[in-house]
Amino acid sequence: MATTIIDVAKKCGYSKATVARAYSSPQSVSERAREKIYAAAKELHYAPNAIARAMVRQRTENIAFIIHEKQYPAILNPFYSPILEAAMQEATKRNYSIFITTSQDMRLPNGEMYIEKNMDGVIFAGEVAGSSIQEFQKQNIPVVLLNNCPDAEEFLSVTIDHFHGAEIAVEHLCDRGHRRIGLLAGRFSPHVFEARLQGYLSVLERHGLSGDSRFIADLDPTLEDGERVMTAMLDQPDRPTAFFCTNDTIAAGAVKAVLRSGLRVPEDIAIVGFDDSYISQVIEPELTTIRVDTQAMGRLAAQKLFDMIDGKDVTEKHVEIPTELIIRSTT
Amino acid sequence: MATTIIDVAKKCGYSKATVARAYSSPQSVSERAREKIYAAAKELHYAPNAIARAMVRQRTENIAFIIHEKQYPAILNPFYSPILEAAMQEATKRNYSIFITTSQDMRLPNGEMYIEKNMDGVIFAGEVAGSSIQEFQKQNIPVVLLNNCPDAEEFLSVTIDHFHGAEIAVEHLCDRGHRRIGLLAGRFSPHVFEARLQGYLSVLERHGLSGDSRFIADLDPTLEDGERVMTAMLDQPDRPTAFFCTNDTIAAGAVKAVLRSGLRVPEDIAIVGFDDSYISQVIEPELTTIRVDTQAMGRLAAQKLFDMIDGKDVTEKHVEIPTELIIRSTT
DNA sequence: CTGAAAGCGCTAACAT
DNA sequence: ATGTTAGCGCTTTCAG
Repeated sequence: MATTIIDVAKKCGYSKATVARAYSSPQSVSERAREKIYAAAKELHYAPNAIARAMVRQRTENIAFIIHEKQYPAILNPFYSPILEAAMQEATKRNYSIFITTSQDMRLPNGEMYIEKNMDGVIFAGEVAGSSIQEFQKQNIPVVLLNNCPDAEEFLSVTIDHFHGAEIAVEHLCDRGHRRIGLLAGRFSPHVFEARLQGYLSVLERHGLSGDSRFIADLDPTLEDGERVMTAMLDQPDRPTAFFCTNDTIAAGAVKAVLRSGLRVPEDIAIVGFDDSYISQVIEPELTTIRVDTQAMGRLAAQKLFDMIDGKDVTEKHVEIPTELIIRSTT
Repeated sequence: MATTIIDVAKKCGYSKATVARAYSSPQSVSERAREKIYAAAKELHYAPNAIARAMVRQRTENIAFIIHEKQYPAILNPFYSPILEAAMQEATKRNYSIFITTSQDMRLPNGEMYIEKNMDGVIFAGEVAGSSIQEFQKQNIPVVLLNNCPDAEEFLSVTIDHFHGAEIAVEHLCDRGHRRIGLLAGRFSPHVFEARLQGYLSVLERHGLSGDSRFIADLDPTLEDGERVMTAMLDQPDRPTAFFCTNDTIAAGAVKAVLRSGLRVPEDIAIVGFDDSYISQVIEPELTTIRVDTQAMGRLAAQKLFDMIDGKDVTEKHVEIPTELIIRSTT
């Protein structure tokens, strides 16, 4: 049906081996031959068949980026989007393609779709079931964990300094003179949740402030929940003058709630977010937040994965991405 | 290296043909055989090799979703994200995987990566060079165009009723009593740009209003440009009382500009967006906008593509997605 | 229901 | 520099 290397070989008079070489290692073929071959190929609309190549090379030059279903919809997620984007760029550089899926997609009735598809490697973003990782290990497929802290040391991982990020956020609020500081903590994975909470508490303690449990809430990391919870907080007579929200989406919801109730940000209520996602600049006033270098996260995760695929031994198994305070207008 | 069908065959005592059948058509194998085979497979961590399968079936069960580079960063784009998400879901249902790329990625130095990778089909989102489409046609790879109006009738396409969407947006502003209505028109593809502009103009004309060219601007469809242009508009003494922005991102920028200048939305300046993207609910006040059923767009594009891949003849070649006014708080 | 055998299109030795 | 050949792992007739 489609034209193959044999058609081209016949047409140009060279053997199929030479035609193959003209594509995979052009310099090992005489210029004359190359020209003839490319001409014939063009005429026949020939394009090398990646499947056949993958078959013999035992490499697809495809990797998978798997986002935990909780983060659904995967692609819309303002935190993971830029990470994915960076990983894509890195992949493109290497002539690799990226499959994107949620961990839910993987559990198809008839089994391990992504294993069947013979990925050369996999990036897991967010939480993953240990069993999923093992599936890949069993097939000797390299895995990199992104924003996920496995118990085992064996996996490569790229993580964030959640604790310190939370610290500088709350520290900043203290610097601004706030003494009553609330927390809107998104229910991320236990590890992330806990690290950000501890960062918050440690700063309060350092400043001799007490965390009032009435002003510490855990919630879904959504706009709606941020708004809902903040609205409730606002009703309390002795409410805090500032809130640390553990991501920008929650913070945006919180800002909405404050503005709607007729109060001002930051004059009446100051707010700090986390992630420095796109959202932080969409809203007015713009959000003070904790920047995470998501670009670097995506890039590093991809680079580590490619290093493993290439059989290099990766020295630095665990990278922790630093965080940085970005002061805008909500504090 | 990896375990193959032969290893399993040896272990369970059946031939490799039977093992293959146990996976591709389980009902044609005795239950007894199936059990033995699956047990052996499990023990050996066997997973069918998709490459080998694709090789003989001449199908990869992969499709590509290609976004025009102008929309970069592809995945972050609040308009295309939900479309992609819907297409992904549809693909997952069919056991297909989706590759995501920008049209820029395709132009690799050494050529047509996505053709080499043997996609079963391709969805082009946004503008595409006609030549890119032809490349795929030559390889007999089905193509669906999304939000793109090709001159040729031959391609399947899923588009939006831009004209009518613009009409109902501006009509709504007229209903609210506005007589001076400005336009912030994003530089999308010429077709989209023109259709939304004409929709705007037609309503003005119908109401006996004149479009003042000073208040009709074309700009990059970004937050920054929306803010910048609106700020300039606000300086004019006889400025409009309402603006139609041709997407939500521009509208969000415009809202920021208005609020920053100390004016109120919608009391001083009313604003309507377009797309009903995520952004419209992030900002306060929430954005009145034109909803496009992006869910349907993604789903239909994928379905049409699969119909072509399956060799069905697609009756309805061109689908136009309707638009709907969503009234929130900026008007 | 099961087995034998012929490829799918390409690459990678090994020859020439 | 070019040709020959033996597979890569699986599906799919065709027999039995």
